[in-house]
Amino acid sequence: MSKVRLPPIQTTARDDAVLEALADFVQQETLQPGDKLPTERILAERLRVSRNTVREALTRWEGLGLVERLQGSGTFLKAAVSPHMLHMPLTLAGGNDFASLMQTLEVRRALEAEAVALCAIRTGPQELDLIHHKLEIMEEAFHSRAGMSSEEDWEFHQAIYRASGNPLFEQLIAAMHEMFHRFWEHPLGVRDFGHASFPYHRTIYERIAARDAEGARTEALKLIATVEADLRRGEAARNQARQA
Amino acid sequence: MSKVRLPPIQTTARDDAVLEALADFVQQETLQPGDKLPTERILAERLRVSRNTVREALTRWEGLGLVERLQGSGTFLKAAVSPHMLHMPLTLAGGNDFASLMQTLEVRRALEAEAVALCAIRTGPQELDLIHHKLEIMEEAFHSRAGMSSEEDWEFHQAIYRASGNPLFEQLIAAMHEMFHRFWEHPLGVRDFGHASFPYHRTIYERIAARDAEGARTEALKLIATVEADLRRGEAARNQARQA
DNA sequence: TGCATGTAATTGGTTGGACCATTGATCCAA
DNA sequence: TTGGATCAATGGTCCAACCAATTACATGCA
Repeated sequence: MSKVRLPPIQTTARDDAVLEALADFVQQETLQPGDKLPTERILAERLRVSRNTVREALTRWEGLGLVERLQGSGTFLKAAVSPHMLHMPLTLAGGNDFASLMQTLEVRRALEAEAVALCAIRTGPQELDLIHHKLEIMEEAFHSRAGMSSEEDWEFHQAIYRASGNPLFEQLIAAMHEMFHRFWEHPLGVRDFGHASFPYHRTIYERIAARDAEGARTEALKLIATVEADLRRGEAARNQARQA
Repeated sequence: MSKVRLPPIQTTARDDAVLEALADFVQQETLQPGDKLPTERILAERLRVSRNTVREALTRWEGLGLVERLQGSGTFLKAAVSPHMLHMPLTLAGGNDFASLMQTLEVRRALEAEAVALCAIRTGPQELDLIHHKLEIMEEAFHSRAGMSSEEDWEFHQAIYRASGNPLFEQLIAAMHEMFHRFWEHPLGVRDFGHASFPYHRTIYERIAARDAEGARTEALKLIATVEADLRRGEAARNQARQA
């Protein structure tokens, strides 16, 4: 038995081929996120494959978040796609308990501190303006609605991640955020959550604007610390209620 | 126009429902990675859906790396699946190998530093022994094979992540590691890669053993810095070669 | 008996065609 | 102009058959 690995023959890989062809097509047409791509029926005809095969390929892209399918309207590009893209599926065991949230928060602390520091180093003037804009929106929402500004809060942070120059940070923290919120939608006790973190948004922005990476990192750590304290406070209250 | 967000009605979500049912099934049967799951035809019959729908659902799981399909033999579980799991595909814009690697490295710097610090705080004596053991294996491999100790190196780091008390770190960095290696299999020029990082493994261990979280973090940052330098060196050499 | 070979059953992969559900555009009437 | 009805386009589902790879089994030869 020789150990030569003869032609790793490509017997069947129809949908892989379809995806490859589609990636090429997207690049040739220079399609941007949000653009609509051809109908499944048209793709099937053009590529000389069954519509079902096209659907399996698109399903894979949909699962990877590269594409969004809207019944009745069409299929739309959701993220930039290049032929040589790397996909790294990440599965996080999401528990709905205190421990899981603390774990996600630990990861977020690591990522947020680094992202903020990188942002302070790399961000350009227009990105800085955007961050400032998001900050003011958030502060206004905070004052007018007395503390409930989670959506605006999130957009502020996202603007920072985007300005960090590394898209991985945004993707990763978005995952953390989603897991966090799946828990948070059912308000489990902590009132005024995020209230304590409010002032640090502005200090973070100021350190970034001053190009002070380490200062920004320090402020980000303070912010995470307040969230962590909120979380512990909620857990303690829940334990106490359980004993009563 | 009121801004109430009415129920995001769930009109059709057949394949989502299929995946949910499948996740439940996997958990009830306590299927482990490697186990075979029911035939597509059987699933279709049991769930009262078309085989086609089952396939679309499985295709999504396959894309996320949760499942492996082998024509002729069956579909096999590839990773642990629990109903409330978060599957997050990360997409890294390929094309420029160097830039992608640097991005993963930035994330790794953030995570590694935090994991090492947490490890210094939380690790128990037996976990510490394991880390020490892995360290010695790595050092011996390094000396006997003159620098090629990537596998043992990785196991050393893994032992640290496990001792950090937060499984998220291991999962995240494992994903980074895999992506890193996908590039590295094609040796792109840098000889003695990882050579410079060698001494810091022991210093990291020493700081952990001394329960010195900040010291451990500092040493971890030094280690990542050497890897980064190696990377830059390789890139510079490649650019120079291109110009010649 | 033991092993090889061929045959059948199993299982994922593909096809073509039909119909349903949602969306958006178009047209018509009040 | 506006409101509603109609219709075409498009993704979602279903069915039934067949292809391709794998596995299990039977058959037969040494």
